[in-house]
Amino acid sequence: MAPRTRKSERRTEALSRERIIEAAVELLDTAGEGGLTFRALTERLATGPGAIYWHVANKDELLDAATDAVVAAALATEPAGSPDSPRDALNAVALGLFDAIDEHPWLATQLATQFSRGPWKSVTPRILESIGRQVRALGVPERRWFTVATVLMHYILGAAGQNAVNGRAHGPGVNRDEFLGAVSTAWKELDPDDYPFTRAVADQMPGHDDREEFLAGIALILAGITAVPPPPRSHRARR
Amino acid sequence: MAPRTRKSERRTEALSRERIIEAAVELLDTAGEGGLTFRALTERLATGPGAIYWHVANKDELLDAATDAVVAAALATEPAGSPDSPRDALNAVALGLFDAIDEHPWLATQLATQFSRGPWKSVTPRILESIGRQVRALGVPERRWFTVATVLMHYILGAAGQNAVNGRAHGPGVNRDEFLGAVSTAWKELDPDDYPFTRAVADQMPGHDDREEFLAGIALILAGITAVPPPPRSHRARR
DNA sequence: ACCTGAACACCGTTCAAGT
DNA sequence: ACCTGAACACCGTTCAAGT
Repeated sequence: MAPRTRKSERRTEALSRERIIEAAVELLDTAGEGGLTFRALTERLATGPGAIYWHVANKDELLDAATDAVVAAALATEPAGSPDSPRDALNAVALGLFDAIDEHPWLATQLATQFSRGPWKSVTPRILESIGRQVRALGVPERRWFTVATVLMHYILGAAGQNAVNGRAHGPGVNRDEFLGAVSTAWKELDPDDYPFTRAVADQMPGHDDREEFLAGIALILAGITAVPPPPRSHRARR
Repeated sequence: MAPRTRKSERRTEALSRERIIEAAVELLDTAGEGGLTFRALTERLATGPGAIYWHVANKDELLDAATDAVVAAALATEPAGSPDSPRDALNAVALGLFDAIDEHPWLATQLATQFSRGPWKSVTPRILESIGRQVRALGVPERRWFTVATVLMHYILGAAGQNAVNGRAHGPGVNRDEFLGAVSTAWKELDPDDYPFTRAVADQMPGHDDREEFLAGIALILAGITAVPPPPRSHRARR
């Protein structure tokens, strides 16, 4: 609501890559992905496009940098808490990303496209490392590290992105519950022959808590880890 | 290589929504996401922009339609095979999506953005239904259908998207193995203190088969399903 | 070294006009 | 009903020129 920088204000700080990235994040947060343009950026920073291009190669690099900055901040806040168990630590990492994507919905699309742009640059190792450390701490055999960390990463980013969509108002005056209710209703109107599963699931969807559901997915994956550890020997007479 | 339609050719078929979507998919396949423009489309269809807008609301709707068409085709090809076990059927669905995204790399980004656009329209129920039917067939309790199907969906789409990135040549004359090798090398140059896990994983990454690794992730998730059947009641004496 | 701002090529979309 | 194509507003990017 409170305008931070107005066009008439004189720029006090010198232009820098950091300030440009900061302004880019603000624009993305307030105006969405379409809101980040070089015109809006020049106005906010009280400068010309040429000045921005001196600090940043192009728009793609700026988007990558904005994404990386937000993800880095989200992952940096977690080690402050108590170490607890690896499970708790993993949940903390996951919820950190969950909240970051919830606060910055453009992150979801951006992470997906960044995976395909600077293929495995900066942000991917960052996320993989945070998740992977807990995977290692959980005692997963090294041979499975990549698979487990990858499954967790894709689920976390995908589910968090979906949640962020649900959280945003779609149309004026539409809140989260109304939105989920509308989706549920739409699903129940699908063809019973073509969509029996989706219709059945539509009933239980709007009811549950989002974070709880999110963590349930992680718990499910972790259950798979502990269930299959050394499959070769040990006949394990359960049931 | 062989140009299907040249500018001088007279358009024989009448313009239709289907032909426009078809041309859009071809452009996306050959020229990537940036290759789909209304100018390229008008040239290929030998018409003007106004004609396209008569059949399609705007570019977003066209992208949604192209995505939906390709996904529908990918999911339609699987029931032809043998029913086998639900596990095999689920693998078939997953590989169908895997291959579709591999053939049409723009699908990965497009699916991510479509999740946030027409929030849960057309393509999401389609994918969820195909996966969900096998989840149901696997005997998962109904209360968990949503969680399990969601975990599977996000993993499948995320991992397939990542694979598609790896498959495309990045730069001239760079093939898949060279690319993965380069990523592995880049990871091993990361700071040992900040990225121990990622460095450790870099070694095993370029070695494995992609489809095998992809299916290993699904097997991991399925292991979780069968391991945690009914946790609600039962006093859970753990720790 | 850092910034300005006009200019360029290109894009999605509109719309009066045709058939 | 369906199509044409000029026109509009806007975008990312460049670059000669300033300090």
